[in-house]
Amino acid sequence: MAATKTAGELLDTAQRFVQHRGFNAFSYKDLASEVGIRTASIHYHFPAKADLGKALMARYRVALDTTLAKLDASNRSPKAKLKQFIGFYRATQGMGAICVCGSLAADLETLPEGVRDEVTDYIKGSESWIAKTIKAGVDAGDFEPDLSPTAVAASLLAGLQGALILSRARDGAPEVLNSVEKSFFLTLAAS
Amino acid sequence: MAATKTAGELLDTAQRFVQHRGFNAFSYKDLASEVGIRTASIHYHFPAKADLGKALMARYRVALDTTLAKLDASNRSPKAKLKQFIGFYRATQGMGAICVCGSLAADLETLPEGVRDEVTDYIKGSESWIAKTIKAGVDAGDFEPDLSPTAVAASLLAGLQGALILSRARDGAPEVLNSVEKSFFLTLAAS
DNA sequence: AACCTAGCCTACCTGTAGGTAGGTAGAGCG
DNA sequence: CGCTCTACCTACCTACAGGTAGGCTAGGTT
Repeated sequence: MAATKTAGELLDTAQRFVQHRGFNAFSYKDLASEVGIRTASIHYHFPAKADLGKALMARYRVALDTTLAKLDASNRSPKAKLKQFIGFYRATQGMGAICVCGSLAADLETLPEGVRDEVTDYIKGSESWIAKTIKAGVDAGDFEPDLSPTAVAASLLAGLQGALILSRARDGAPEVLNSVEKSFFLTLAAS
Repeated sequence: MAATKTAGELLDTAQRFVQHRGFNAFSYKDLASEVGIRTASIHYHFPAKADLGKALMARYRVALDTTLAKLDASNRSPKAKLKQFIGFYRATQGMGAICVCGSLAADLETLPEGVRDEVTDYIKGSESWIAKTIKAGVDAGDFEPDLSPTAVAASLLAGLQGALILSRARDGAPEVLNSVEKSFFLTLAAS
């Protein structure tokens, strides 16, 4: 993925910045001083900030696909898979960060063209994986939701993204995320 | 509140910007050209951008309190009140905007000191009103949730904030918010 | 008439944003 | 050995960020 080591470090650092400050609140200068090169050198790897954004989001999306594919490959139950999925968000929260996708979605109107589509794709990808997994649980008789899997999926993702954002503003306590998780599994009914 | 007409217009405009672009993605220049004065004149009303942020958030919080007090004064059922509360978010979504509080919470780490606390207060205020209203519904026998009202409240607020952010990135379709609402009332059980 | 204040202005400052131009040291290859 | 490519550099540019200093004007006060 990351063509070179430096490019990788730049993306790592940029990702951290996005998850903590937002796309518009970090500069090439911030990146440069963190990675240990000059701002001009960043342009060698990412000619414009838009390119950095696109690359970052693309990588993040691939990472999601990989992670979910691995999860699917495991022989866990749908419920266990969903718990693990929520666990990823818990890990993010633990770092006092928010989701890259959530951060960028909040800044959506200010994003360069190409980045927006990546954000949209990421959301759709997440939702459809959740919905698919819920469906599997329904087929297995594990769940009996009163709402369509698609609706429950959308609701979960919104809850997770919102939980990360809100919990950070409330001393970073994990209760919000826990509540979202519990209420999600209750909506699925039948354990 | 707004001492003068211009100050009010500045706050209105700033609020729109925050709800669409985020606190770091609009400048005094943007404000000035929208309101029809010079950037320097804005400093007369709000010496620093931090002051603008504080004033904006303070006003937004007062507006919330007023709105909720009015809602409480009406003789509606807890369920109707909650539906109306969610309706406010739907209205925001209809404008392709996100919640001021959600936007600022996403930019939290970059906010000037005083603004952060206002954001936190806003969240706590919203959550506690929701929880209080749920409790009233429980006492009235309208709801029988399996989770504590506090937990359900946190989950709803997270869902609402997340829904605004995500739905805008998905062509602004209202389904996400609808799903959050439905799943919320299901969690409350017993209609 | 002399003054004060509110509300705006012009003009300017410093710092930083993203980005460009062109150069250079070193690795790898023919 | 000379060439080329990668990955960085210095030096610079324009635009804009938030903010300051000080002046003008209109409407009251006294």
